[in-house]
Amino acid sequence: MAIQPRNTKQKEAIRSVFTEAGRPLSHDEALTLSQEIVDGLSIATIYRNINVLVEEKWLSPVEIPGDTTRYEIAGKEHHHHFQCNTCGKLFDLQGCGIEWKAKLPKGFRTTGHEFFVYGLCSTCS
Amino acid sequence: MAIQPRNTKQKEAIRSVFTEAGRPLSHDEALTLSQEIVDGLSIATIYRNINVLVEEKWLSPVEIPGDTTRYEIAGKEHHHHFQCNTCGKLFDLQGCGIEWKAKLPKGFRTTGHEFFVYGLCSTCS
DNA sequence: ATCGTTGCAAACTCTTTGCAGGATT
DNA sequence: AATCCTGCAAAGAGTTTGCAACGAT
Repeated sequence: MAIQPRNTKQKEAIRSVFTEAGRPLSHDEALTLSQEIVDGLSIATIYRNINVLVEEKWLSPVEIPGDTTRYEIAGKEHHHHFQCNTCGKLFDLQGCGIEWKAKLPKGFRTTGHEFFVYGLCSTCS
Repeated sequence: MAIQPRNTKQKEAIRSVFTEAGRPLSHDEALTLSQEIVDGLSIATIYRNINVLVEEKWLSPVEIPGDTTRYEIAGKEHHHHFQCNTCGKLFDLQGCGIEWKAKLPKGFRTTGHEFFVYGLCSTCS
């Protein structure tokens, strides 16, 4: 028989911080925000719940260069991200908005692309 | 007094694998290739020498999403990279070749961008 | 009462560092 | 001979896992 998930305050807190953040969060960001709701919530619980939420396709991992993976609510349409050089926070960019014409080496085939913009967010400007 | 660097066969082997690879290498790739030249060369020596070569600006780190940092010989002009979905190897793309027009949120400033193409290399096609 | 979930601590992986022996100058 | 560098093993950081206690059903 399939497991019967239970609603714990920790789980609920974790889902709510992603819903309210409006941007992708790291494990540490999710921990800090969740602990404001449930005191003593542990980092292991963050890792476990994020992994479950990714398997359930409620969250999607956002892998970025040179920094830990962020997670965002799944199901958004194709888009890219902006990272602030100062605070490190990740933000969504609207739409894809990219055209590229790089020459591939012979015999290479393309399946997708990723794009990141760097700069200063409005708070750090 | 500044330290007087010495030429060891390990250092020479590490520099040669980057010179001959023609693409950015991970620590593990550099280890495997270097051990074909100097038997028993240790992973600590790889880490130490890569760090030194980066400080000397002979190598540049190439940070990529969701995978360990690669290193390439420094001084190339602005370019981006292709990663093979199957073997994970990273390859250079010629020129930048990107135009983008994503809308930034209000008050955000841009300082740079990164771009990655994914697909299959000629060996894995 | 059952059994899914949590917090803690131990285990793992990746990277860095201390140290004694070995190699280069 | 002096001292830089290497290999080994231990130490750190980030992530996962085992386990006993807790808590939702």
